[in-house]
Amino acid sequence: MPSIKKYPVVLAAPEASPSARIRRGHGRVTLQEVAAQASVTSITVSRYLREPDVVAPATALRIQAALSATGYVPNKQAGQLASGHSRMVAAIIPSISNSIFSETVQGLSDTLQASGYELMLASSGYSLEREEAQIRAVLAWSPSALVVTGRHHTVGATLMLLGAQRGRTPVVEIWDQPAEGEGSSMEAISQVGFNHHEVGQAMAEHLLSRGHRHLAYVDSGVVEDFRAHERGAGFRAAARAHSRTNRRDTATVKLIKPPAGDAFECGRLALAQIMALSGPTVTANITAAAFANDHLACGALLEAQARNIKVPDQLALMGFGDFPISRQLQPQLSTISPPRLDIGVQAAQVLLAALQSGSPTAHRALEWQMQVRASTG
Amino acid sequence: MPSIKKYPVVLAAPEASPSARIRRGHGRVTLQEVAAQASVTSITVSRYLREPDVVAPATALRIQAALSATGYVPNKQAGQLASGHSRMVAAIIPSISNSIFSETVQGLSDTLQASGYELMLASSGYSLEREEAQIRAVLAWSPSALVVTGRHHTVGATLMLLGAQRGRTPVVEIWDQPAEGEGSSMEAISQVGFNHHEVGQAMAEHLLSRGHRHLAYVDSGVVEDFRAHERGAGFRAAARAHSRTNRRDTATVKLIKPPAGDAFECGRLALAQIMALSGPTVTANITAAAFANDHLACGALLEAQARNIKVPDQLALMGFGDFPISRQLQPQLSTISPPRLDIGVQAAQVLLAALQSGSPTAHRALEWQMQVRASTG
DNA sequence: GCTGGTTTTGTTACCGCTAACATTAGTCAA
DNA sequence: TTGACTAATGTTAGCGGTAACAAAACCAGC
Repeated sequence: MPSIKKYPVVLAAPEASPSARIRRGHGRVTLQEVAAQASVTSITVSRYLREPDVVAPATALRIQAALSATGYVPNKQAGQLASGHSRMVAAIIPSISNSIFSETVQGLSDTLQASGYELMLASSGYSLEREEAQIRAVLAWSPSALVVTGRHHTVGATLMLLGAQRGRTPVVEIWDQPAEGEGSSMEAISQVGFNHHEVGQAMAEHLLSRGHRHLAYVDSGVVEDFRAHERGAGFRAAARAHSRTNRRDTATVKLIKPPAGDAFECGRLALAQIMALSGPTVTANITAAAFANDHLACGALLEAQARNIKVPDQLALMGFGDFPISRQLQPQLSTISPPRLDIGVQAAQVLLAALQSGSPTAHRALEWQMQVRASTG
Repeated sequence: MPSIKKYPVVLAAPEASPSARIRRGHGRVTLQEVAAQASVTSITVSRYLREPDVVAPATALRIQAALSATGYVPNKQAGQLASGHSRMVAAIIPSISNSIFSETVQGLSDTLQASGYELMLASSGYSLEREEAQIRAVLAWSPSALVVTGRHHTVGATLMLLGAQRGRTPVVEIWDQPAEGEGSSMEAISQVGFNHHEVGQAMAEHLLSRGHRHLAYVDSGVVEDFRAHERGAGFRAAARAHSRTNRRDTATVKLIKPPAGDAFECGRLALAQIMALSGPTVTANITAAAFANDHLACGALLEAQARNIKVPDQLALMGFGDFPISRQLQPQLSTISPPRLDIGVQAAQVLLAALQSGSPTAHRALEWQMQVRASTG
């Protein structure tokens, strides 16, 4: 229960500033005070701050002087209340510490900042329930725009997003893009990302093209990491498609679900599991594995080294994310390079465009690249 | 698992709420409207939202119904304007994408969120100039409290921070703590972090204790990464102290400044540079190196492997940060484990304490640990 | 000097909510 | 029944800005 203690109605303390008249209100310098010092009214100062050119040069000088003399700091809340514009964007991401998103947030933040927008950040911990709560919370701040991660939300969250959009608050979903045809008639929410199903397919196809027929997909340990699951689905789909097309050339996919925890360690475990599946008693040894992210894959790669398993000869490995470490290990890890930073930058651009020119919802399918390196031969 | 199916985007709707009068203002449901529907006045609804217990149970029920019927979303700006409390904390960090800070931000965000505070985030890109601008910008939002990184700021920034503090906006500097005695008479700003000079000393002492006398410190490639520089200073200081104490047992430190760029690559370059400094013509070969962060150190470690340099026998290496990768490589990297997450959590706690009970400035010196692993013998 | 148009500045009325005080209804002992 | 006290709700007056309109001040050309 929130402690809502009764305020002692003291307020005490003259607190006086040098130009010490007693200040009502909450103690900050107001436009009025600046205006008085510049011998104008507050609206003129307000105008000067927003459109310096419309005030007469002489007045501008006096205002400038008054501003710095008083150390005026604008009150955005009051401004937004009066004008209806907050110049603040709220973003909700699954995890701040996950390096895959932090770069996106950096892109968002930098791009928005350059246009004078502040960023309010919340993380949902990969929980859709929490995401809904966060959306509700940040909407109370009347953000100029809203960024959410992925296209999967609770019903309540979806309603809020659509409601926001209708209320002229642009919304963009990042890091995702619907599967072919799924988009349906009217996708009302902008998207900046890519199709993870396709990525999964591409990963499988790459491994198949290298001659592997018995594959594993090591999923993310995070339960609600929908995008990782979707890559897995694409991966399996591609294998099935291969089996269907080439009659007596069957491809199999073993799905491995690591526990939650340190990704490198999970990757090591996954490798152990894969190796346990192989062996003399097994008819079809797994010869290639794809991972939900590079950290898992690197863990597996390192474990393979430790076990003296030759990569890629005995086992080919590939990751997702193209983290810096992946090109440092021996052999270098094949991986998918997603536009981590660019997703943030472009999401910001989509929002800014919508805010400035009311452009409609945008669907930017960003490019990702497959980095074929030594770990897949 | 919550239902997250693709919603048929119908909803369309004539926009009008059932009680469809034309709405003035900025188009959101106001307390007044909720109040009307519950046959009370707005203040009663306002009270219900803040202190549910003071309204009569019967009234509470009507209000509840009206709230959900109208889909009321509070307007925090109006609330803060009237009450003076924003329930929002602003944080300014050097880099969002740097994994060392992202975990801190996660801790901040989670802890604050749990107490109903939102987080406004800005990144300064390791520039004090930009930091000052960011502080100015976020202050316009009247945050309840302010988090900045480090104890070094521009003069203007310092003035603003002290001003904020005087104005009952708690401020905390994270990730830093002044050197012994430097604290001076009146440290007016809370701090949650640790002393980087001491860390540097500890690193040098560890290497010295292992018998190394010719050391290198590989600094951060980032110009204004003061904390890394400070660790370097501590490192040199410890070596000098050793030389001074033990007369004819001189320890030397070579300072290496890598370029900006991918940390692993910089680490590789640094290793190359260290090896170039050694050799038959050189009297004193460097036998141990400390790095400003684990990524640099890992880069060097991998490069050493590639060059067939034995770690730690030919060259001992140690990092800072204790990133997950560091314990995965062979040999495992000795490093300093800083309380990345805890800095965020405790900073939030300090601020919350200050907000709730007006507790004075706090200086929490957090524990860090040295992880002695195979890379230093 | 006057007219009409353009700059420049001011007046007014809120934005949506809450602190402080005011009022009314309700309870209970005498 | 009544007065005194408590519980519940209402009234008022802003918080610090800005949109929209209104009024000066200025300027050229006749």
